[in-house]
Amino acid sequence: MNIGDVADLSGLPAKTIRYYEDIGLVEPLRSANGYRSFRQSDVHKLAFLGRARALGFTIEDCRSLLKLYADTDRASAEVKQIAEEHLDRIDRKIAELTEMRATLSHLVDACAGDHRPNCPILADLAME
Amino acid sequence: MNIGDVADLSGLPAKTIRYYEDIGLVEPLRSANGYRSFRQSDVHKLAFLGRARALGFTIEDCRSLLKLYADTDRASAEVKQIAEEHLDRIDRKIAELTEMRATLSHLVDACAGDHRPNCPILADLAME
DNA sequence: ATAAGGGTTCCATTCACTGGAAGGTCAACA
DNA sequence: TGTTGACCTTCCAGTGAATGGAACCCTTAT
Repeated sequence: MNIGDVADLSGLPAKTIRYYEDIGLVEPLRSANGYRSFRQSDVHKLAFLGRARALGFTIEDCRSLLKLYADTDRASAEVKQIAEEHLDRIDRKIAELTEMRATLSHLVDACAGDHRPNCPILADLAME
Repeated sequence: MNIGDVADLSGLPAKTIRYYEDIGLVEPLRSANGYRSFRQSDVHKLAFLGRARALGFTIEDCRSLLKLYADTDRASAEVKQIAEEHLDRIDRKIAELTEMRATLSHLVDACAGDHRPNCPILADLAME
């Protein structure tokens, strides 16, 4: 299969698939004409990557997850640890954003948003 | 004032302050020895930037906010619009993360996390 | 004289792509 | 057979917002 078909099947842009080969996440074969030739297993791997990335795992997480997936002797504890660390990252990020949101929405509510220059948002940023 | 003092006062790393000068957010004077010489107004501006960045505004937002702050004829509506757009970005990001979190936490709960290879997390990623 | 602790510039790296240029390959159609 | 258009290839540069490091200059104290 050529890269365009794989892009359609996996939902990943061709550019991204080439990038994933670059950094060693997939190793498609090559046809005589130099085109990448993807096996069914490559397509499967790329779909796996797409879903892992959609869950926010980093590329390095994905690399580890793929390795664990390929290792039938893995301990599920290893997978779970990666996922739990990622869950923590997400929770911290949500907490950070939620705090920003609270402050910001408070300021937005306080701002008249009309033609006059007086503005509590700027006042807060300037610590006036 | 030298950059180190300003870094201490504003809470921004010296590297970041140099970067902000690079991209035209501040324009400190220079002493005879070539050192940056920060006025009170520069320090104030940098503190403003630090707070705006802490609220998650982009650098370009910060540039606009600084311009509005300097313009005593501004309409508060302009400030409010920037803040509201940012609030939307934050809300979208929180929604995205919350959805990731839900899926991921579901998978983590389903995973035994022991020495056995069976793993619902990998199974889900592989769409098995 | 020299050492410590400032400061300076410039270049490379981060993360995960994405855009674009320049060019090779292939299938279909006139 | 020629050519068009849709593929494919590689390589280089840019994104955002810094951060790390090298190599070097300035100031002050010992």
